[in-house]
Amino acid sequence: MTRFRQAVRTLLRSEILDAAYQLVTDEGWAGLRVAPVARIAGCSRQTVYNEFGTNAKDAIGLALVEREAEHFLLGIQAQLDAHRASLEEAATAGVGFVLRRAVDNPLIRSVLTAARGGQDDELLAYLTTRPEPVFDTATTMLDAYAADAWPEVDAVSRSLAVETIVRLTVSHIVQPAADPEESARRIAVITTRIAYPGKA
Amino acid sequence: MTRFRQAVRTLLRSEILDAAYQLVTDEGWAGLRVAPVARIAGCSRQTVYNEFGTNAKDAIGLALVEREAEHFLLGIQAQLDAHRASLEEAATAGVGFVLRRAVDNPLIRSVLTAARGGQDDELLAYLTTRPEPVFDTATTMLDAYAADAWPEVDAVSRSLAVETIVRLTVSHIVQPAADPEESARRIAVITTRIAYPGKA
DNA sequence: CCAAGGTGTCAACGGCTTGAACAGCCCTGC
DNA sequence: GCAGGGCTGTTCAAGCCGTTGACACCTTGG
Repeated sequence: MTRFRQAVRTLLRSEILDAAYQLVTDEGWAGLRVAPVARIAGCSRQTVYNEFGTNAKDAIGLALVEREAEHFLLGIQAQLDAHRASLEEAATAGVGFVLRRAVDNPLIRSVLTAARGGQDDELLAYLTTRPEPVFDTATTMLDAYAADAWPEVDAVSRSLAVETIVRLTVSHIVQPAADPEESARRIAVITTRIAYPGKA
Repeated sequence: MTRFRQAVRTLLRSEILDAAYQLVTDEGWAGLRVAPVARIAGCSRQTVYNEFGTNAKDAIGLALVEREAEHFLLGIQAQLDAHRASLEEAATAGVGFVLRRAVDNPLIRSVLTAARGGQDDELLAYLTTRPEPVFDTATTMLDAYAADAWPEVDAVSRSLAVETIVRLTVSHIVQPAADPEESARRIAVITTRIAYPGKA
């Protein structure tokens, strides 16, 4: 109810996710247990279930991915703000930022390597077969940003461009091409052509 | 009991003290009311009393001063670490750091100006007539540090030097001389002579 | 003199954490 | 094959703690 209570809830979620993040990057998602998460977070096991409900492990995985995505989105916004004048430059900077950070992001590394080795692809699914959480957040933010920064692009073209840049970027995270910078430039060209169809 | 619970208590105290700090620097200690503190801290008035007990206002004032002192002590330690080789240089750096920061520290400024104007010297008393909380913390920390860094100074000389440097520094905070750097050098000389009585 | 506002306290309420216990499941090792 | 152990998901009672509203008391200013 009060702001302090909300702060406590936020703190609790944060502590639990921090603990889960650490355990996932150390030992992989498959080896994650609820009890160690609670121990490292400094609360009881039941508190984790109270906060994340039944199937706490899945909810933690989703929250982990969402938080990481939100983290990326903050960085992307900074990149876009620095290249607001040109859509293509902004796209290059934003995608380049994501691809560069993705290769040394502990969580993504852990998920990718684990999935390549065995069948531990539960978290990877949020980037492949069940990417709605990430896609929705990213497209919503980017669409709002694009509508504000490049109003000359009509709604349909904007929607097409945003969906394309999100899907291509995620694709390159999961299956990286040789050079992140080159990939970013290519994605930016594609996005720009979709946004400005007349500008042959 | 659990680490999370402790974190919640710490957070609560922190929020309350932040709110009080803001109100004191804005409107002075005399105008401080418990209700606004609770409102800004984001909790109920009763919670403030639960946390700080009867005479909550006094307890908050003490906690405010102690936290500020602790903040200074952290900075002092960094200065000492950077000049561990020479007691005089370390003393100059430490005292200089304190005197420089003191003149633009919002809390100290607010307390000093309010006390010079009216009779609102309740907080100032922690630096003048009732300085035990600050003195005790500072002397304890400095004595331990000195025993570790300059073991060649005997216990009696060390105790004398630590007490002197603390008292003189606080005196210069309340009643600043012309130049903080010059004051620091003078205090350092005095302290060094007390610590090494033979080294005429 | 009294109205207003701040203080310190209390009891009831409710949310939330905790610890304990239990059934179901999976895996390991005998 | 099977017994044992570890983990999961769930429930329950107990207790802590913040919140709320009310109250008596004091100080202050019109």
